[in-house]
Amino acid sequence: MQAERTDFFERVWCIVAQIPYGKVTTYGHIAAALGARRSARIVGWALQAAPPGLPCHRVVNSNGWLTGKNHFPSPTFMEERLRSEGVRFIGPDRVDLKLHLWVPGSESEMKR
DNA sequence: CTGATGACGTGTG
DNA sequence: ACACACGCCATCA
Repeated sequence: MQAERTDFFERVWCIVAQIPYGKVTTYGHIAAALGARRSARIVGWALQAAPPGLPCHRVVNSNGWLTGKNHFPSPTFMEERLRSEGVRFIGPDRVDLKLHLWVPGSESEMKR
């Protein structure tokens, strides 16, 4: 069944859905949380197929740049949304990761 | 099945 | 430190 693809995507959605308010995370950290640090790009695919309601605007690249804003209904929606959450911007499309970087697994106990 | 693409990351020159 | 290139995994044509 084609639901198989949702399996991997669902992992990403689950992580993104766990991002707390006013926080952001990076593709690499999500991929690392999934155990596929090299699949950071696949994380972006999951967001592309991500259903509405998912805070995908809280996901940025390691540089803190809103690389995916181009894929939003409005290129400014992402920036406005993050600012609305109190996220500090250090550039036109760059968020302060050191102030809002959230790591997946912090909330989840995970194995180990 | 093969080729090309992609909302990234890391390494090397 | 900066610029360029490759790799990685999954999806689409």
